[in-house]
Amino acid sequence: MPLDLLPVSTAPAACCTPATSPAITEQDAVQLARTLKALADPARLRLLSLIAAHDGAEACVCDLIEPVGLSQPTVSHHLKVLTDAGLITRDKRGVWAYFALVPGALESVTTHLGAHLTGSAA
Amino acid sequence: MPLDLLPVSTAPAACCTPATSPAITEQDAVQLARTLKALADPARLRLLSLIAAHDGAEACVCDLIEPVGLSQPTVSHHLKVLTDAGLITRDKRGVWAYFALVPGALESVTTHLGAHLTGSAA
DNA sequence: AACGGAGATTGACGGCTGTCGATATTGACG
DNA sequence: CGTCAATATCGACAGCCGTCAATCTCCGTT
Repeated sequence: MPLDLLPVSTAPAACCTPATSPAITEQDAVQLARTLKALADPARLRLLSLIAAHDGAEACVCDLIEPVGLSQPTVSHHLKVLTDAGLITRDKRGVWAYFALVPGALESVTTHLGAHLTGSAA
Repeated sequence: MPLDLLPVSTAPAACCTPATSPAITEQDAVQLARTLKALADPARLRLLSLIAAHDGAEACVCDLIEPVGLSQPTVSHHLKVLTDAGLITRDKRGVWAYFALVPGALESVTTHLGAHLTGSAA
């Protein structure tokens, strides 16, 4: 078959150009998604915001239950999710449990987001 | 009861101090969580990253199916979620559908995150 | 007009998630 | 040591989510 009779010219210009720069790895995507899942809930965002709004970025559970308007077990559950995600820390002093923001945790998330998801290739 | 005999010293110092600065509103939390939910999935993060890795931050669906390793309907579903969240746009040219990053959409997310969730109060 | 391919939609299903009430645990106090 | 208050844990339930196979729609080609 002659080369100049290949059906290349009739094909409407291949759409598939693999990529110009490497994408995020499967592993990194899973890890980043894990943290984002912890953030992707209105109640948890409010909890984080409430903690951040307190002196020293630290708050006791009893400060949080009433503003978010959820039951105590539910608030405790959300705080555990945030703690497991490494976004806040738990410090039990006597009867009360104090939760504080982990410095830089949120910046780390936004940094990773920007590192992989900006349209750097013009 | 004399003031100096108040049970202040024995009580472990009230834990409940409401807040020093306002927290995120319920409405803003719901909206931000909506966008974060769209981001909080490994497959969607990879799709966004793949689109960003292409020339012009634009990619055809056929460029995306094989790298993410999911079925075509599933990829189509994820792209719809990202589109509905305002993170990418769809542009059908002929038979192919091209998806492109919405400029500034991701920055908006990180900005809102930082605005409400940084421990500004020392 | 019929064919073929790209991609969207539908329907179904298993698993995860947010929520609560009830209960267990833990530390302070009398 | 018994009681009380603050949190955590458990069990259950409804609803959402990610995934796929099957099907539909639309457009370009023959």
